[in-house]
Amino acid sequence: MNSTEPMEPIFDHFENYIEVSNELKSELTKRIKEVHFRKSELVLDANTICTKSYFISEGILRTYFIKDGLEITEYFSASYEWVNSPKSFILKQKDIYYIDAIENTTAYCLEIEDLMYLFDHFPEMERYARLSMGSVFGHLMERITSIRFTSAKDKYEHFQKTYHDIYHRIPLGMVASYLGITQETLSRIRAEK
Amino acid sequence: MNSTEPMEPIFDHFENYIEVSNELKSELTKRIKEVHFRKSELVLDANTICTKSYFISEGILRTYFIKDGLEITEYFSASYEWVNSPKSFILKQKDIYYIDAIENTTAYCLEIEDLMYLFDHFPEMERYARLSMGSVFGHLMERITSIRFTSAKDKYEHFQKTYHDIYHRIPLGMVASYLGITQETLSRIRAEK
DNA sequence: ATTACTATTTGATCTATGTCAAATAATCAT
DNA sequence: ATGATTATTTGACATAGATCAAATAGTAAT
Repeated sequence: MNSTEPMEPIFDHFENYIEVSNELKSELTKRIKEVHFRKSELVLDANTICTKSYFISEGILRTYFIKDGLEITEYFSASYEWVNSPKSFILKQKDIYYIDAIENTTAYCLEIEDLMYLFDHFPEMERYARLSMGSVFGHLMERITSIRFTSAKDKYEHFQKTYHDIYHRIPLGMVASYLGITQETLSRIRAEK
Repeated sequence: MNSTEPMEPIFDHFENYIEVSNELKSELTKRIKEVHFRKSELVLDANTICTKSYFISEGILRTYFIKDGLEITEYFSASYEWVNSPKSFILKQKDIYYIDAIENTTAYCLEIEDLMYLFDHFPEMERYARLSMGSVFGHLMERITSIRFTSAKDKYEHFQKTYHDIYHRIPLGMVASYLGITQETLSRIRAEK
């Protein structure tokens, strides 16, 4: 079996946090399968419990919710990151978040049951989850600071840094709602540079 | 030995996420010790690596950083929560956050080395950490939403909900910097109700 | 108790950003 | 390609909240 090659980016990702044994690799390979989404395709419906986690290899997904009839972007996710609806996924309950594809996207899908199996049989997976959540935690704290005390322009610059590989591929309206400013303001900020 | 009683709130906290064996209880009891801080006392200096995590049993701690010479509150922590400087604690490096006591505070202190020992010998501790971080994660996401799209008044109301047990014990200036609004605005909001 | 210091309130402006509206520009479907 | 949606830009105006300044109120130290 030579099909482990596409799994390399996932293994690399894990190896930022833990050592990945061959046994774990083979379990991961067995349980993770490739999926594709086309641009605009819905990945997760908010009226649904999120039972899958996706590791993106190509493309961009957007997590958003609806407020007063408008789509508000919670965050964007790009290559080599896991995406799911965190509370829904962990607590097996519905949450407000939709996920869709901003571009045609290739990802690796892991079901919650399989993840639970891995947690139960590979304690290092628990450690991986704890450590990787720690780094996400740091990003959230940074983002909170960036939102609280900065002008619309500074927010946009922070966004460009955070998403420097992909920011130019994201429609203006989605960026504006992510930043909590209006499209018009964002458009003017872009224009003046 | 009958001194395990004051540890009960900690055990209860853990039992929200995992089962706590007697063996784990005795290890926790051995490794956690009670500490006290007086009002205004510095708990963590930003020029320092955070090596301790505190579980508060009484009082309020404040995590803040300095921006343009001003103290900006990152968050408040009250009874039955763990406090540390997350990135500093996990990555053993300096970060920007100070922690001090808003009131006289009693807490239980766990050193990072002891925590690491527990992670290594009790896989359920890894699971506890993963799950409890998950719920903190949810709060951060909520807070981000609350900051992005609401008026100063709504922010203050969200703050009151989040900290309903303690919000009235926190000085106005600290609340204002937590919310990212000026003291004057906050004062006016309070007045009009 | 009295003084000094710190925190909060109140008032008068000012400004960044929102809102509403309309004009372009870009993208999509036939 | 052509027309129909949809996204972005531009303009005029409104406003929440910031800033600056000064008056109270509250707290702590002698």
